[in-house]
Amino acid sequence: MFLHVDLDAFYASVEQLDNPQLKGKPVIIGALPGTRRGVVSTCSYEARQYGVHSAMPVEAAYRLCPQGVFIPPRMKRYREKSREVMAVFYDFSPDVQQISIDEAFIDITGTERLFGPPETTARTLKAAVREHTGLTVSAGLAANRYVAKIASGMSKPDGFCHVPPGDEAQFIEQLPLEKIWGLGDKTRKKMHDAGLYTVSAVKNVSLELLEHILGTAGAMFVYNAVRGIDPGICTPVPLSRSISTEQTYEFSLYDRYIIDTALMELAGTVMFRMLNEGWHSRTVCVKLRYDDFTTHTIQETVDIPVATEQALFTRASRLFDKKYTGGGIRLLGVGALNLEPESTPVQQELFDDGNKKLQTVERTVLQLKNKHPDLTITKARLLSRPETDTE
DNA sequence: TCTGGGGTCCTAGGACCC
DNA sequence: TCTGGGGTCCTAGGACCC
Repeated sequence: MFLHVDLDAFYASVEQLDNPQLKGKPVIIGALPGTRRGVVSTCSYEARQYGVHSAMPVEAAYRLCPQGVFIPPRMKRYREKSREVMAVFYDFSPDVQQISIDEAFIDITGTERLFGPPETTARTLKAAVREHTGLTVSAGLAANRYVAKIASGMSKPDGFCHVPPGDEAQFIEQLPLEKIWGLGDKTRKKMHDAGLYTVSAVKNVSLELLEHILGTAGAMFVYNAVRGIDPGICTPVPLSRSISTEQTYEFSLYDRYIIDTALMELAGTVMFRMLNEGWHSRTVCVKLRYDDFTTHTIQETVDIPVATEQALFTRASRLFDKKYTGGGIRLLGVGALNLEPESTPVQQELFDDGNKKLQTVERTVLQLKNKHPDLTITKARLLSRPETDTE
């Protein structure tokens, strides 16, 4: 049996917990009103009553709910709180699979002797989370992860939904297509275009026809999902890893020097994480989004992993040049793909052209940053930009 | 409502090799 | 000569999720 547990309006709830005056008020986490190009990250249930929701531009949220309390995210605090919650989960099972900052799957198979029947375990766990962290969760209980995941979303907030073994198909059948996890706007539109509007309609269609509409992988996914069979969306071990960062600018970028400065900053962020987490990468990626929202990416794989911030920046800048066709840029991103553990043996450069020295400098700075988190060490060129705390 | 940021996975095509 | 099939790696874009 699997539990899927999901924290209710997580960021907003943490703010209300840390500042009890916010309890019962519409709390909106995201960019502050007046910020161009900012969106809502999470909002409290009080704010949802005004029609505010995640991913909505903050300006729209402000129009709907001007009395709302707008708060920029404090990711460090949320991560801390997330760890507390996960620790409670581990009290119930060694098999906890965290899938985002605010949700996890917990395999509670064979824990009856300790905690009683699964339903009782679920309720005990909900109470334990509340007692130890002050937060409420919604839980879904089912014989597979996929159904548990959908079940947890059924009775938010502070909800619990149990789908007994054998009832999976029946449970899924009565849901609107919007509730099918993994089936987004674009795919739903394709289904509609094919005349399919309900789960049972989709079930009546052959796998071959689905393949025609969605392609092989998509068809297989939907075919299983609508039958309550786990389509295997949550692979326990991810096949690849990447680290990336991106930034939407309030005012679009045109100037080449400013663009390079921005790329340098992004490269710094990515390299900092890569070194800290002990990864290597041979593939660098640059993302650019123009004013008209068209988005392009360009990536390049090399034989020798990128070892320094400087090298990452140089590659990023070159890739940018290759792709850029002129015009205003609202977003820039830099990423490292196909990450491998640092210990993976790699082809070494035959001659040291100053890289070693640079690497030493950068690693020293990294150690300083880690030792003194409050200390800001940065390139002079990046000085004018304020520090931000975003995910 | 002019649309964030960090991720993963899939697809289709191309290069290259045997 | 106008051409097979399998396999791997890489690339760009797109869909989706929280």
